[in-house]
Amino acid sequence: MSEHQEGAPQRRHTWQREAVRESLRQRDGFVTAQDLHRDIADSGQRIGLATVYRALASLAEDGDADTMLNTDGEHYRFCETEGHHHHLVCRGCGATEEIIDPLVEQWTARVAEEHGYRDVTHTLNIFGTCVSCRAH
Amino acid sequence: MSEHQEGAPQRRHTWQREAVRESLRQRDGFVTAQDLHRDIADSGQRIGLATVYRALASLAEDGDADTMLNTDGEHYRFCETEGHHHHLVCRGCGATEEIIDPLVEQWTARVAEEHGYRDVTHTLNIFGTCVSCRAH
DNA sequence: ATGAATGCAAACTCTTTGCACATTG
DNA sequence: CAATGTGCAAAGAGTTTGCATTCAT
Repeated sequence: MSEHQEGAPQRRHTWQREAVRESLRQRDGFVTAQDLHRDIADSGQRIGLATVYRALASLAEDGDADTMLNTDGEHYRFCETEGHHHHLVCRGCGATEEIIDPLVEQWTARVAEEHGYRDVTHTLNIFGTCVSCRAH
Repeated sequence: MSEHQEGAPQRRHTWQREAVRESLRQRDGFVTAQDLHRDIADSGQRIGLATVYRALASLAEDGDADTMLNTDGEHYRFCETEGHHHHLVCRGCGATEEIIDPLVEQWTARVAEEHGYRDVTHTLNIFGTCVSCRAH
């Protein structure tokens, strides 16, 4: 049941990790490590790019960030929701809605079972254009 | 309605393209350009890696191959089904079932609409362990 | 003090591209 | 023969890693 700390290594508290967590939180949608690195640099703090990568990886590992793989790299988003969920992402502004719905879960489980598959997981992302992006 | 040839450039017929198409067809699941390049080389034909990348890209563009983005690169699979569909992939052997089901389509459309999103698309992949892989 | 985190640069992996040459239609 | 495809090697892009140094505990 507990998906969080398995062998959860105790993270040390550094201003770098905090800066990454904060700048991630302040961004609405999915962003890359490089995006955040720029954000943090722009805010006047000097931080290594590798550190941002490492911080994001640990956030994701701890369940504090969602990830989405894209052609141009891994994208992260501050995690609002605990547990399994999906995203509805605006192609225009990148805004993101977290979707929780037992229907898909049941559906994927059923489909997999019908084919004799076990230990089923899935990835799902929905993309569209949000209301305000259509206003333009 | 026609998703195939938009401005479909007429492809020239070369043995390289044919080799890529064939080796892709002979593979059950999703494979990378490098995988195919090795397959083709192993079969005794000499072909440039870049050519394999280009051939796969055009196959996907023409709707003759499905693609799946993964941490270790883009994966391709020979396309059996026309039109929109999803995949149930075995984590063990890589075997793939093509899934067509209006339910998910309706579901994603509904979810997106409820949030005011338009021009909706989605990506979905299901992973599990198939029967024969569980036998071991 | 002690070991984990940082920063930097080098290394890596996957993919794309420029360009001379070969091939197709 | 005109134009597209190929091959190679170099360049790109994103991410990871080795290692000396800094810093949290």
